[in-house]
Amino acid sequence: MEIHYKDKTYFSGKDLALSAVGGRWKIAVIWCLLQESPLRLSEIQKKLPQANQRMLIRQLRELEEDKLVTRYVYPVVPPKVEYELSEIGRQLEPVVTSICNWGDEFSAFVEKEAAESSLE
Amino acid sequence: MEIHYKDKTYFSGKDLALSAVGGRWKIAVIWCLLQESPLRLSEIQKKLPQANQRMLIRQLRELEEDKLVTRYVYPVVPPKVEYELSEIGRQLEPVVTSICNWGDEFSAFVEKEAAESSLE
DNA sequence: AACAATACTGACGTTTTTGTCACTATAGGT
DNA sequence: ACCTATAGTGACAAAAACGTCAGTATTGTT
Repeated sequence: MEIHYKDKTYFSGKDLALSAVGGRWKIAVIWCLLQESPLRLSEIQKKLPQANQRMLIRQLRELEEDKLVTRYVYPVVPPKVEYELSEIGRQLEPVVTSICNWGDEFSAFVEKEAAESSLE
Repeated sequence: MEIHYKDKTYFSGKDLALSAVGGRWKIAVIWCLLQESPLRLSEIQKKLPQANQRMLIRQLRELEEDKLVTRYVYPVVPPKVEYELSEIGRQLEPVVTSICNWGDEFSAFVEKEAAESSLE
């Protein structure tokens, strides 16, 4: 079952999923929005200080284009824009959770390895 | 809790996880090895025909370096090398499964969108 | 002596992704 | 008239990722 999306061809849901979610800050942004929503850009920046603003905006634009995130613009000054996960975006919760859980396991594993190798 | 691994600093297990699993073919390779194991390079190639050999080897090397995959070399001619998920590698099963599940949802969503927009 | 099969490596170029910097728009407050 | 805050954009540079191609090693078979 071939999937055609944005001029590309994917051969499985998994491939498509990875293309939608595989940007440097996308999982992090989704993680933020799963914890608290809606969020303004400036709030996301505070939660992800290692990411620069330009990148966050790019990732948010792509998530919006893929309809994982909805963008609400309030016509006020100074500008106010809020971001929220869509229905399909919210369904990423098990993905994010399982990554976090595994990451903690792997982190412990890595630290154990480091401790062991320093003994040698 | 900062994690130091391979000259980089990670600020959460999630970040570390993404660095270990975030290559073009890594999830695909892990998916193959979850389905059937051990596998030879040539078998992985058959399962992932869109990936070129060089890339598969690179991804396998990185997975091996991170100890998610174990490599077994048999001293025969022609060469025989088998790849298998390690303990920590096998624990990625929930990650891969949730990505596949979400991907199928998202794929259906995308197709529905495409069908609707063609009506307009 | 050439060929086959498998699992590679090295060099290189291209493409994609990421990061940096300077710049814009807006309306109210001073 | 200028400053403020927020949420951007455009142009470009740098780095990382990816892909292609040709070549290596091994030993048994033809």
